[in-house]
Amino acid sequence: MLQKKLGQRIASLRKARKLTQEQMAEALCCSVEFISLVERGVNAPSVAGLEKFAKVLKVEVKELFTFEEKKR
Amino acid sequence: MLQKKLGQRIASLRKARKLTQEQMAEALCCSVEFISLVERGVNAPSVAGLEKFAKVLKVEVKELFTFEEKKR
DNA sequence: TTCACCACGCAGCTAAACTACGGGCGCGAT
DNA sequence: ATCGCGCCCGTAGTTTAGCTGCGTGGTGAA
Repeated sequence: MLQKKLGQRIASLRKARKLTQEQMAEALCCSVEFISLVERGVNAPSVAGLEKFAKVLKVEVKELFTFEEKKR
Repeated sequence: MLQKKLGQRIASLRKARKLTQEQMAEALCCSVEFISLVERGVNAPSVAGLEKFAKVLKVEVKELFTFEEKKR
């Protein structure tokens, strides 16, 4: 399921930028709980939400869907 | 606005594959009207929807967000 | 002209996008 | 051991946009 992988990718990028979920939420003007839901793949953001996530994480939206294929 | 660019990208890919909106709708099990809305940037698909669009268009999801930067 | 394709306005439903709360757990520092 | 921080989770709720369907009209090709 894509939203799970997306969530993992977002969490990974967030940590790489040394941000807490709270800081993310603040930057995105959304709730901490939602960040958690997204990262766990419970919910997915809207496309407009994706754009905001990408901006805060300083990547292009397509990077959010660029997953590492370690072991195929 | 992202969903507008996304819509244009989707339309472009669809035409490249010689599909009508109706055929897309059929393949996606959704309404023709929704395809039109998406391509015009009026609506954006959900993330789950993105996955389906990508599959029918035979691209990865990230390709839906890969836009040609002609003139910067 | 007809026909195929598509845009658009209008109206509507409902699921999910998003919020908030309380509580619990893991981890690291002290 | 405690404490603070970060995060997960269950529960409950609101709002909105994702998606549907209809009718109508425009455009381009044959």
